Formats: sequence, structure tokens, C-alpha cells
Amino acid sequence: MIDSVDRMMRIGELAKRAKVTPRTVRYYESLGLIPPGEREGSGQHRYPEQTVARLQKIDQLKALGLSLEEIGKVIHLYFDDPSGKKAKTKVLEMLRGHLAETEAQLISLKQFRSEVLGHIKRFERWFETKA
Amino acid sequence: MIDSVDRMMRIGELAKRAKVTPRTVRYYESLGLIPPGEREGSGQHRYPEQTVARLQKIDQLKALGLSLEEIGKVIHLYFDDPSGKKAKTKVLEMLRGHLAETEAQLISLKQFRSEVLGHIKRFERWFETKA
DNA sequence: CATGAAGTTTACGTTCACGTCACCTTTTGA
DNA sequence: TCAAAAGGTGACGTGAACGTAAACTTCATG
Repeated sequence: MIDSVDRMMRIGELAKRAKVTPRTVRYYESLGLIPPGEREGSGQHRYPEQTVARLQKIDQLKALGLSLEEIGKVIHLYFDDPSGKKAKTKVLEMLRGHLAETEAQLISLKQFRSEVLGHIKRFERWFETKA
Repeated sequence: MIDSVDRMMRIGELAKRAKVTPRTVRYYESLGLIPPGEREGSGQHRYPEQTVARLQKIDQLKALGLSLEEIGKVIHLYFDDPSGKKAKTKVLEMLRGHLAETEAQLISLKQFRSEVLGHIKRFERWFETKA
């Protein structure tokens, strides 16, 4: 347990495991999306296991169409273990807001889908009348 | 008929009629999306009536979500092939591609929604056990 | 201990679809 | 005729998310 808890890795391994490039890791770190890797005096960073999951979560959120800036506003909710009622209340608030945004996105995405489908159907009808 | 056939206009009029800016006209021309306006020795361009329709068609395709690069691959079909069948077939292909992306996004967005709902429920349970 | 792989910082390059000067030439209208 | 309006060209700006090169330091291995 002790080993698995404080096993640290350097940027190359972290990047490979999260399927991103070291450049991306540094970029995200500069944006504060992932916690700064501890420096071992030598200047090299050391990252904990958890950071892999964090990078993967960022990737998931990106796939949802969120910008890195938007991700920055919510990513900590996934990894900070908030203590105290105030903190949790606030997290809950933010989650609800996040959910609302997600619902809104769902709606507009469905809207967009039906538009595209409409275009396709018009094309299909056009082909029928011509065939 | 003769008049309407070779009535030529300068970039300002063209732009106004197509509801774009002269900058956009030049940009599209540089990309080959519209045929180069004839130069009258003075260096000024003269565009035929048809170019208005071409700009409008570009706008329509943009509204469908096609990039200017994608539009470049099909726009000539609308004006070379009078039936427009080839063009529409190709646009249809592209739209299907876009639709596939949209569907994929919808799926992951729904997944994400249920994750967020899970978080909220966990918080609610936490509040219940504490209240 | 020597070397090559890996890591660090700095900083410019890239894509998209134009906007916005700047500076010069041509056209138009009173 | 002469100033204002319009046009032409070149080049830099925008914003997001990194890629890539350069020049140097540190790590790991035979």
C-alpha cells in the first residue's frame, strides 16, 4: 500500500500512461489543470499515480466539447476531497450548474442533429424525384 | 439578356449583395472558392452576377457546418455541373460524416450527464447521513 | 565514466476565418 | 478639378491547444 501510494513518475511515463505528450502535460500544468509535479532539487518533476486519472478525465471532458478554460473550472471537483459542509455545499452548487450546462448542451446538440438530418432528408427526397 | 449577362460589378457591390465583406471576398478568391475577378488594367476586379450566387452557396454550405476547405472540394460542382447532382452527392457524404460526429458527442454527453448525476446523488446521501 | 535518452525553459510556428491597420492608386460626384 | 469614397496589397492580430526546435542539464545504463 505504502509503495503504491507514493510511487512517483517522471513526465515521460506520465504522458505515455495518459496517452498525451509531455508538451501537453506541461501545458496543462501551466494552466493549473493538473497540480504541479514536485521538483526533486534537480529540477525534474515527479507526478503521482492520480495525475494519470486526472489527465484522462481532462480528455473525457474535452471530448464533451469543453474548453480547457471550462475544464479548469470543474476539474478540481473530481479530485479534491472537500472537507467541511460549506465546501461540499458549494461543490454541490457547482455540480448543479454543471449539470444545467450539460442539459443545455444536450438540447442544442439534439437541435443540431435534427437540422443535419433535415438536410439529409431533403437531399434524399431530391434524389427520389430525380431518379 | 445581353446586359444581364455581362453586367459586371466591383468588389464593394458584390460584397454587399452577398452580405459579406470585401475582405471575405478577397479571402475566398485567394482560396479559389470563387473565380478570380477580371482585372481591367487599372487593377480593379470585376465580378459577374453569378459570383453573388456563388458566395451565397458558400454561405449555405458553411451553415451546414462545412469548413471552407470542404466547401472548396464541392463548390465547383455546383457551377460546373448544371444538374448539381454530383455536388449534392458529395455534400451528402460530408453531412453524413458530420452527423456521425454529432451522434458520438451526444452519446458521450449523455454518459457525462449520468456521471454528474451520480456525483450529486452521492452528495445528497452525504447530507442525509449528516443531517 | 561515458553516452544517449529523457527532462527543462524559452520562444516561435500552426490552423481557421477572417478583422484591422497602413499606405498607395483608382474611381466617382459636386 | 479636386476631395472623398472605394479598391488593391501586404502584413500583423485573434484565440485555442498544442507542435517543434534550440540549447542546456540530469538520469540511467553498459
